[in-house]
Amino acid sequence: MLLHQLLRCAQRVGESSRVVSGLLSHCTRTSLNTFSTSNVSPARKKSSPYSSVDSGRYSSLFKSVVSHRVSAQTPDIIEEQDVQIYGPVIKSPTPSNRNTTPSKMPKILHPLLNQDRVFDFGETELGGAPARIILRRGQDRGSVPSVTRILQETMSPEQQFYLERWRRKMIAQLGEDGFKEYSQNLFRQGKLFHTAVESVLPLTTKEVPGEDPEEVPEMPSEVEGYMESVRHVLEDVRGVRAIESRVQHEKLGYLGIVDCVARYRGVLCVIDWKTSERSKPFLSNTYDNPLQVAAYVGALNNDVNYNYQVENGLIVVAYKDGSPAHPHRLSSDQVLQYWERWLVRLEEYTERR
DNA sequence: GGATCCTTCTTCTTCTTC
Repeated sequence: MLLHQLLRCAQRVGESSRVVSGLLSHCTRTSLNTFSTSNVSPARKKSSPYSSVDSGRYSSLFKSVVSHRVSAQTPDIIEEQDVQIYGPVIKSPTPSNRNTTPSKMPKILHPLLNQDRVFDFGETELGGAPARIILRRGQDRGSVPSVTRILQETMSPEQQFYLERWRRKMIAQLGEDGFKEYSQNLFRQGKLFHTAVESVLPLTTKEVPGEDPEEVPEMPSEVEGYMESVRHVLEDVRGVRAIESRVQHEKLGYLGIVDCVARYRGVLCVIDWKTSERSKPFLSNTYDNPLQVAAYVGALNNDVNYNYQVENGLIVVAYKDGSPAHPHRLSSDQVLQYWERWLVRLEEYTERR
Protein backbone atom coordinates (compact mmCIF):
# COMPACT_ATOMS: atom_id res chain seq x y z
CA MET A 1 0.00 0.00 0.00
CA LEU A 2 2.72 2.39 1.05
CA LEU A 3 4.83 1.29 -1.89
CA HIS A 4 2.09 2.24 -4.31
CA GLN A 5 1.55 5.55 -2.55
CA LEU A 6 5.24 6.28 -2.70
CA LEU A 7 5.41 5.34 -6.35
CA ARG A 8 2.51 7.64 -7.22
CA CYS A 9 4.02 10.52 -5.22
CA ALA A 10 7.41 10.09 -6.83
CA GLN A 11 5.89 10.03 -10.29
CA ARG A 12 3.89 13.13 -9.46
CA VAL A 13 7.02 15.08 -8.61
CA GLY A 14 8.38 14.12 -12.02
CA GLU A 15 11.33 11.97 -11.12
CA SER A 16 12.73 9.46 -13.57
CA SER A 17 12.00 5.77 -13.34
CA ARG A 18 15.53 5.17 -12.06
CA VAL A 19 14.90 7.49 -9.09
CA VAL A 20 11.53 5.86 -8.47
CA SER A 21 13.32 2.52 -8.44
CA GLY A 22 15.75 3.90 -5.90
CA LEU A 23 12.93 5.08 -3.70
CA LEU A 24 11.23 1.74 -3.95
CA SER A 25 14.49 0.06 -3.05
CA HIS A 26 14.75 2.23 0.04
CA CYS A 27 11.12 1.64 0.88
CA THR A 28 11.38 -2.09 0.30
CA ARG A 29 14.25 -2.27 2.73
CA THR A 30 12.27 -0.29 5.30
CA SER A 31 9.23 -2.51 4.82
CA LEU A 32 11.28 -5.63 5.19
CA ASN A 33 12.61 -4.33 8.45
CA THR A 34 9.14 -3.78 9.79
CA PHE A 35 8.01 -7.31 9.00
CA SER A 36 9.37 -10.50 10.40
CA THR A 37 12.67 -11.20 8.71
CA SER A 38 11.86 -14.92 8.74
CA ASN A 39 9.62 -14.30 5.73
CA VAL A 40 12.51 -13.17 3.62
CA SER A 41 15.50 -15.26 2.79
CA PRO A 42 18.94 -13.59 2.71
CA ALA A 43 19.41 -14.77 -0.85
CA ARG A 44 16.32 -12.88 -1.96
CA LYS A 45 17.47 -9.71 -0.24
CA LYS A 46 20.85 -9.94 -1.95
CA SER A 47 19.31 -10.18 -5.38
CA SER A 48 17.60 -6.82 -5.19
CA PRO A 49 17.88 -5.10 -8.58
CA TYR A 50 17.91 -1.66 -6.92
CA SER A 51 21.09 -2.03 -4.88
CA SER A 52 23.08 0.07 -7.36
CA VAL A 53 20.87 3.14 -6.98
CA ASP A 54 22.41 6.11 -5.20
CA SER A 55 19.93 6.37 -2.34
CA GLY A 56 21.96 9.08 -0.58
CA ARG A 57 21.59 11.39 -3.55
CA TYR A 58 17.83 11.14 -3.43
CA SER A 59 17.43 11.07 0.34
CA SER A 60 15.89 14.59 0.44
CA LEU A 61 13.37 13.63 -2.25
CA PHE A 62 12.56 10.49 -0.31
CA LYS A 63 11.99 12.56 2.83
CA SER A 64 9.76 15.01 1.00
CA VAL A 65 7.71 12.16 -0.46
CA VAL A 66 7.18 10.26 2.75
CA SER A 67 6.47 13.48 4.65
CA HIS A 68 3.09 13.48 2.87
CA ARG A 69 2.23 10.33 4.75
CA VAL A 70 0.07 10.77 7.81
CA SER A 71 1.93 9.72 10.93
CA ALA A 72 0.55 6.79 12.86
CA GLN A 73 1.54 8.64 16.04
CA THR A 74 -1.27 11.01 16.74
CA PRO A 75 -1.18 13.43 19.69
CA ASP A 76 -3.68 11.09 21.39
CA ILE A 77 -1.30 8.12 21.30
CA ILE A 78 1.71 10.21 22.24
CA GLU A 79 -0.17 11.81 25.09
CA GLU A 80 -1.22 8.41 26.43
CA GLN A 81 2.39 7.19 26.39
CA ASP A 82 3.70 10.39 27.90
CA VAL A 83 1.28 10.23 30.80
CA GLN A 84 2.79 6.87 31.68
CA ILE A 85 6.37 8.08 31.33
CA TYR A 86 6.24 11.68 32.59
CA GLY A 87 2.97 11.86 34.51
CA PRO A 88 -0.24 13.63 33.57
CA VAL A 89 -0.05 16.46 31.06
CA ILE A 90 -1.26 19.68 32.57
CA LYS A 91 -1.84 21.57 29.37
CA SER A 92 -2.92 19.49 26.40
CA PRO A 93 -5.15 20.02 23.40
CA THR A 94 -8.76 18.92 23.73
CA PRO A 95 -10.17 16.55 21.11
CA SER A 96 -12.47 19.24 19.79
CA ASN A 97 -9.49 21.42 18.98
CA ARG A 98 -7.56 18.72 17.21
CA ASN A 99 -7.64 17.70 13.60
CA THR A 100 -9.04 21.08 12.73
CA THR A 101 -6.49 22.67 10.50
CA PRO A 102 -8.69 24.79 8.30
CA SER A 103 -7.13 27.26 5.95
CA LYS A 104 -8.97 30.12 7.58
CA MET A 105 -9.33 33.40 5.81
CA PRO A 106 -9.01 36.72 7.59
CA LYS A 107 -12.27 38.61 8.09
CA ILE A 108 -10.72 41.74 6.66
CA LEU A 109 -8.10 41.25 3.98
CA HIS A 110 -5.78 44.18 4.61
CA PRO A 111 -3.39 44.79 1.72
CA LEU A 112 0.27 43.87 2.15
CA LEU A 113 1.42 46.88 0.20
CA ASN A 114 0.47 50.46 0.97
CA GLN A 115 -1.02 51.93 -2.19
CA ASP A 116 -0.81 55.48 -0.83
CA ARG A 117 2.94 55.46 -0.60
CA VAL A 118 5.92 55.94 -2.85
CA PHE A 119 6.87 52.75 -4.64
CA ASP A 120 10.50 51.89 -4.58
CA PHE A 121 11.36 48.23 -4.52
CA GLY A 122 15.02 48.77 -3.87
CA GLU A 123 15.94 49.15 -7.51
CA THR A 124 17.57 52.52 -6.93
CA GLU A 125 20.90 52.70 -5.15
CA LEU A 126 20.53 55.17 -2.33
CA GLY A 127 23.83 54.65 -0.55
CA GLY A 128 24.41 55.84 2.98
CA ALA A 129 23.95 54.06 6.26
CA PRO A 130 21.03 51.67 6.74
CA ALA A 131 18.17 52.55 9.07
CA ARG A 132 18.34 51.37 12.63
CA ILE A 133 15.30 52.63 14.47
CA ILE A 134 15.57 51.75 18.14
CA LEU A 135 12.53 50.44 19.94
CA ARG A 136 11.23 52.80 22.60
CA ARG A 137 8.37 51.36 24.55
CA GLY A 138 7.73 54.34 26.78
CA GLN A 139 4.90 55.91 24.78
CA ASP A 140 2.92 52.91 23.68
CA ARG A 141 3.62 50.50 26.51
CA GLY A 142 1.12 47.69 26.60
CA SER A 143 -1.08 49.10 23.88
CA VAL A 144 0.87 47.88 20.85
CA PRO A 145 1.57 44.14 20.87
CA SER A 146 4.63 42.65 19.20
CA VAL A 147 4.80 40.08 16.43
CA THR A 148 6.45 37.55 18.75
CA ARG A 149 3.84 37.97 21.43
CA ILE A 150 0.95 37.57 18.96
CA LEU A 151 2.46 34.44 17.45
CA GLN A 152 3.16 32.96 20.87
CA GLU A 153 -0.30 33.63 22.20
CA THR A 154 -2.11 32.27 19.14
CA MET A 155 -0.19 29.05 18.65
CA SER A 156 -2.29 26.08 17.63
CA PRO A 157 -3.08 23.44 20.29
CA GLU A 158 -0.91 21.01 18.33
CA GLN A 159 2.04 23.37 18.42
CA GLN A 160 1.59 23.93 22.13
CA PHE A 161 1.29 20.23 22.70
CA TYR A 162 4.51 19.29 20.89
CA LEU A 163 6.44 22.14 22.48
CA GLU A 164 5.25 21.20 25.94
CA ARG A 165 6.07 17.58 25.26
CA TRP A 166 9.56 18.51 24.10
CA ARG A 167 10.06 20.72 27.18
CA ARG A 168 9.07 17.93 29.54
CA LYS A 169 11.37 15.48 27.80
CA MET A 170 14.27 17.89 28.05
CA ILE A 171 13.59 18.56 31.72
CA ALA A 172 13.47 14.81 32.33
CA GLN A 173 16.91 14.55 30.74
CA LEU A 174 18.61 17.69 32.02
CA GLY A 175 16.67 18.64 35.13
CA GLU A 176 14.99 22.02 35.67
CA ASP A 177 18.25 23.92 36.09
CA GLY A 178 19.97 22.11 33.25
CA PHE A 179 17.10 22.89 30.92
CA LYS A 180 17.15 26.54 31.94
CA GLU A 181 20.86 26.72 31.22
CA TYR A 182 20.39 24.94 27.89
CA SER A 183 17.67 27.40 26.83
CA GLN A 184 19.68 30.42 27.89
CA ASN A 185 22.63 29.09 25.94
CA LEU A 186 20.51 28.75 22.80
CA PHE A 187 19.28 32.32 23.20
CA ARG A 188 22.78 33.61 23.80
CA GLN A 189 24.12 31.92 20.69
CA GLY A 190 21.26 33.34 18.65
CA LYS A 191 21.97 36.83 19.89
CA LEU A 192 25.72 36.55 19.35
CA PHE A 193 25.13 35.29 15.84
CA HIS A 194 22.85 38.23 15.05
CA THR A 195 25.44 40.68 16.32
CA ALA A 196 28.17 38.96 14.32
CA VAL A 197 26.15 38.99 11.09
CA GLU A 198 25.32 42.65 11.52
CA SER A 199 28.97 43.49 12.03
CA VAL A 200 29.97 42.02 8.66
CA LEU A 201 27.04 43.23 6.58
CA PRO A 202 27.96 45.75 3.92
CA LEU A 203 26.82 49.05 5.37
CA THR A 204 26.51 50.90 2.11
CA THR A 205 24.99 49.72 -1.12
CA LYS A 206 28.34 49.54 -2.86
CA GLU A 207 30.20 47.50 -0.30
CA VAL A 208 30.78 43.81 -0.75
CA PRO A 209 30.75 41.69 2.41
CA GLY A 210 34.17 40.62 3.61
CA GLU A 211 35.93 42.56 0.86
CA ASP A 212 38.44 44.13 3.21
CA PRO A 213 39.82 41.52 5.62
CA GLU A 214 41.18 44.24 7.91
CA GLU A 215 37.66 45.45 8.56
CA VAL A 216 36.32 42.06 9.59
CA PRO A 217 35.82 42.37 13.34
CA GLU A 218 36.87 39.85 15.96
CA MET A 219 34.09 37.47 16.76
CA PRO A 220 33.42 35.07 19.58
CA SER A 221 34.56 31.52 18.82
CA GLU A 222 31.03 30.37 19.66
CA VAL A 223 29.66 31.87 16.46
CA GLU A 224 32.48 30.95 14.08
CA GLY A 225 30.62 27.88 12.84
CA TYR A 226 27.42 29.84 12.25
CA MET A 227 29.33 32.50 10.34
CA GLU A 228 31.00 29.89 8.18
CA SER A 229 27.53 28.44 7.63
CA VAL A 230 26.11 31.70 6.23
CA ARG A 231 29.20 32.76 4.28
CA HIS A 232 27.74 31.68 0.94
CA VAL A 233 24.51 33.56 1.70
CA LEU A 234 26.24 36.80 2.72
CA GLU A 235 28.06 36.81 -0.60
CA ASP A 236 24.72 37.46 -2.27
CA VAL A 237 23.55 40.21 0.13
CA ARG A 238 23.84 43.80 -1.10
CA GLY A 239 22.28 47.18 -0.49
CA VAL A 240 21.45 46.89 3.19
CA ARG A 241 18.59 49.27 3.99
CA ALA A 242 17.85 48.47 7.61
CA ILE A 243 19.43 46.54 10.48
CA GLU A 244 17.69 45.54 13.71
CA SER A 245 15.13 48.22 13.10
CA ARG A 246 11.71 48.80 14.62
CA VAL A 247 8.73 48.47 12.27
CA GLN A 248 5.15 49.29 13.17
CA HIS A 249 1.95 48.78 11.21
CA GLU A 250 0.16 52.03 11.78
CA LYS A 251 -3.34 50.80 10.88
CA LEU A 252 -3.23 47.31 12.34
CA GLY A 253 -1.40 48.32 15.49
CA TYR A 254 1.43 45.87 15.99
CA LEU A 255 5.18 46.26 16.01
CA GLY A 256 8.39 44.26 15.76
CA ILE A 257 12.08 44.45 15.10
CA VAL A 258 13.21 43.43 11.65
CA ASP A 259 16.62 41.74 11.49
CA CYS A 260 17.63 43.10 8.12
CA VAL A 261 16.28 44.63 4.93
CA ALA A 262 18.59 44.13 1.97
CA ARG A 263 18.79 42.85 -1.55
CA TYR A 264 19.43 39.12 -1.80
CA ARG A 265 20.44 38.11 -5.32
CA GLY A 266 19.08 41.43 -6.52
CA VAL A 267 15.68 41.22 -4.80
CA LEU A 268 14.82 43.46 -1.87
CA CYS A 269 13.88 41.24 1.07
CA VAL A 270 13.08 41.27 4.73
CA ILE A 271 15.74 38.88 6.04
CA ASP A 272 15.49 36.88 9.22
CA TRP A 273 18.62 35.16 10.56
CA LYS A 274 18.04 31.98 12.54
CA THR A 275 20.26 29.50 14.33
CA SER A 276 19.25 25.90 14.64
CA GLU A 277 20.63 22.70 16.08
CA ARG A 278 18.57 20.59 13.71
CA SER A 279 18.77 20.73 9.95
CA LYS A 280 15.90 22.67 8.39
CA PRO A 281 16.11 22.01 4.68
CA PHE A 282 12.44 22.77 4.01
CA LEU A 283 10.47 25.92 4.65
CA SER A 284 7.92 23.83 6.55
CA ASN A 285 10.64 23.07 9.11
CA THR A 286 10.64 26.71 10.18
CA TYR A 287 7.16 26.65 11.75
CA ASP A 288 5.89 30.22 12.26
CA ASN A 289 8.98 31.97 10.90
CA PRO A 290 7.38 32.74 7.51
CA LEU A 291 4.45 34.38 9.30
CA GLN A 292 6.89 36.45 11.31
CA VAL A 293 8.60 37.62 8.12
CA ALA A 294 5.26 38.39 6.41
CA ALA A 295 4.21 40.39 9.49
CA TYR A 296 7.41 42.45 9.28
CA VAL A 297 6.95 43.02 5.55
CA GLY A 298 3.43 44.34 6.11
CA ALA A 299 4.51 46.52 9.01
CA LEU A 300 7.43 47.99 7.11
CA ASN A 301 5.22 48.83 4.12
CA ASN A 302 2.89 50.70 6.47
CA ASP A 303 5.44 52.56 8.53
CA VAL A 304 6.18 56.20 7.61
CA ASN A 305 9.79 55.80 8.67
CA TYR A 306 10.53 53.74 5.57
CA ASN A 307 10.19 55.24 2.12
CA TYR A 308 10.13 52.02 0.15
CA GLN A 309 8.10 48.84 -0.11
CA VAL A 310 9.16 45.22 0.26
CA GLU A 311 7.43 42.19 -1.24
CA ASN A 312 9.85 39.33 -0.63
CA GLY A 313 11.33 37.55 2.34
CA LEU A 314 14.29 35.38 3.25
CA ILE A 315 14.76 33.06 6.22
CA VAL A 316 18.35 31.96 6.69
CA VAL A 317 18.88 28.96 8.96
CA ALA A 318 22.50 28.72 10.11
CA TYR A 319 24.25 25.74 11.70
CA LYS A 320 26.89 25.65 14.39
CA ASP A 321 28.99 22.97 12.70
CA GLY A 322 29.54 25.30 9.75
CA SER A 323 27.54 23.23 7.27
CA PRO A 324 25.92 25.45 4.62
CA ALA A 325 22.96 27.43 5.88
CA HIS A 326 19.58 26.93 4.27
CA PRO A 327 18.33 30.18 2.74
CA HIS A 328 14.56 29.89 2.35
CA ARG A 329 13.37 32.50 -0.13
CA LEU A 330 9.80 33.71 0.07
CA SER A 331 8.44 34.94 -3.23
CA SER A 332 5.95 37.80 -3.28
CA ASP A 333 3.14 35.24 -3.73
CA GLN A 334 4.34 33.26 -0.74
CA VAL A 335 4.66 36.38 1.39
CA LEU A 336 1.10 37.24 0.41
CA GLN A 337 -0.13 33.79 1.48
CA TYR A 338 1.65 34.02 4.82
CA TRP A 339 0.37 37.57 5.21
CA GLU A 340 -3.19 36.21 5.10
CA ARG A 341 -2.34 33.60 7.70
CA TRP A 342 -0.72 36.29 9.82
CA LEU A 343 -3.91 38.39 9.61
CA VAL A 344 -5.91 35.42 10.93
CA ARG A 345 -3.55 35.13 13.91
CA LEU A 346 -3.75 38.86 14.50
CA GLU A 347 -7.55 38.69 14.49
CA GLU A 348 -7.45 35.77 16.93
CA TYR A 349 -5.21 37.75 19.23
CA THR A 350 -7.46 40.82 19.08
CA GLU A 351 -10.62 38.77 19.71
CA ARG A 352 -9.13 37.27 22.86
CA ARG A 353 -8.42 40.67 24.34
C1' DG B 1 18.16 52.23 39.21
C1' DG B 2 14.53 49.01 38.49
C1' DA B 3 10.96 47.18 35.55
C1' DT B 4 9.36 46.02 31.04
C1' DC B 5 9.65 45.11 26.16
C1' DC B 6 11.52 42.67 21.76
C1' DT B 7 14.12 39.11 20.46
C1' DT B 8 17.06 35.22 20.88
C1' DC B 9 15.23 29.33 20.67
C1' DT B 10 12.31 25.01 21.27
C1' DT B 11 7.85 21.00 17.83
C1' DC B 12 5.84 17.78 13.47
C1' DT B 13 8.70 9.79 12.94
C1' DT B 14 11.45 6.00 14.49
C1' DC B 15 14.20 1.95 13.89
C1' DT B 16 17.48 -1.43 11.73
C1' DT B 17 21.34 -2.79 9.03
C1' DC B 18 25.58 -2.37 6.60
